[in-house]
Amino acid sequence: MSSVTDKRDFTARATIRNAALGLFAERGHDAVTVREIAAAAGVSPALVLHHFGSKDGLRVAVDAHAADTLDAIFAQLGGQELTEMLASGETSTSVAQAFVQIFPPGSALPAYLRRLLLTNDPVGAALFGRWYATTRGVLDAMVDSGVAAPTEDPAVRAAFMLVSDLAVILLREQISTAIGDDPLTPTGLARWTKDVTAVYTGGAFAAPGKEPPS
Amino acid sequence: MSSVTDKRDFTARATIRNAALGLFAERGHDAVTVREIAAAAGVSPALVLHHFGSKDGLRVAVDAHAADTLDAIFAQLGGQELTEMLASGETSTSVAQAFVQIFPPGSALPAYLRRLLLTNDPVGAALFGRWYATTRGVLDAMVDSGVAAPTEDPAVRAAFMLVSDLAVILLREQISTAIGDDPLTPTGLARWTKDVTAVYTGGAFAAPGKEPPS
DNA sequence: CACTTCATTGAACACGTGTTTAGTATTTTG
DNA sequence: CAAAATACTAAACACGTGTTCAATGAAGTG
Repeated sequence: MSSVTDKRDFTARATIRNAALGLFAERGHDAVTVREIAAAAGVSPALVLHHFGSKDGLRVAVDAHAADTLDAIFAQLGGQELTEMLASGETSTSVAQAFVQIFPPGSALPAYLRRLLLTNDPVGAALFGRWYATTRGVLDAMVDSGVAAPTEDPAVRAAFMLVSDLAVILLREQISTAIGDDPLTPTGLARWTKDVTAVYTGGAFAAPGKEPPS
Repeated sequence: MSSVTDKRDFTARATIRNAALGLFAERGHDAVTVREIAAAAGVSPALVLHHFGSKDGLRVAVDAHAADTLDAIFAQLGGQELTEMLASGETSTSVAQAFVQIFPPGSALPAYLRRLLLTNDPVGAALFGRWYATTRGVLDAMVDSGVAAPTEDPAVRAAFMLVSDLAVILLREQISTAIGDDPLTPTGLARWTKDVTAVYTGGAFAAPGKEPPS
């Protein structure tokens, strides 16, 4: 259908865009020069500007491409698999899980998502807005079908769930060193999901009235 | 203004450091020029280099100062109030709550913390490491005293709790627009804590084969 | 073929950057 | 007070940056 994840695009334009995606994700937009992007793509610096107008134009193109790809991933959670999830009672659908299943291990998209959300640029805000709406809808449906417990403040609950999920991607490196496993690998995610699911289903604190720790 | 957040330091050095902290937090290190920092501090650009040697030296100084201030805040959660928390069962201890209680509304430190954690900065990594160790210790103590339920994988549980807490700061703006309240204000945090506490104590999803809690 | 369009490049330009330098006020100190 | 050290500044420098420009080759088009 959509060639969002299509890696078979070998045009110079796509090569430059992918090179920029990797460098931007790794070091940030400002720390990467046009000459570096051109070298990584194997072209001349002038060609980068020829295809994208300016460095900021390239940034916009990379943003759009990344947002499309990321949206395509998230759509699998909110749309297609929602009915299956509700039917089977499987509640372990997460953005992190989609990342692990779909992306190759060395993909730069998790890091780029981090940059999108770190900088307050409108692309990241729009991305989050769409994902939040989807999360909210899924949770409402789960409450209606009795899979999830109702809550007085569904807006907060949906935001909390989405945010806790995204944090796995945002703090991937820190989590890796803390627990000794990369949560964006199958083994690491399995460890992570197991315990998090336990909290989501049964809570973590025994006696009611106690509060969450640091 | 606590001891670490002492604003009574009116030396040019501190003024420059604070100006740099605000600008770095808002726009990132690379996007801020020495001339802008000097203008914000009301001094000449050369004085910035005179006091800190280089722009990177200034960055190191700002990092150290921010890390000290943030550590002082976190220390209040893990150290001093741990016994009180276990004894009284009261306190809702979270990093976000400490921020709201201690910092003035316009403080740049939340945004700077976000930059520290999301840019693979070694200072941010060290900060996270210390906070993780503290969180782990608190949770272990809570399990020992029966306040928290035991878990097979305490490393993951501690990481999940810390990360979910930090996510409030990392995604502050996105959460604000999603739920219509800034979670780093007293009112917004109250909403947030109420629902999150419900999840932590009773869970949010029905376990397979069980009925959702009411 | 002639002609246009597009992809691509090396070289240069204009500008902003961090930094240096030399010098002046201001404070400290013996 | 004299001298040394420090706080501070204006101006300039060296360099890397994004960008432009003219030119060359390739590919389609009538």
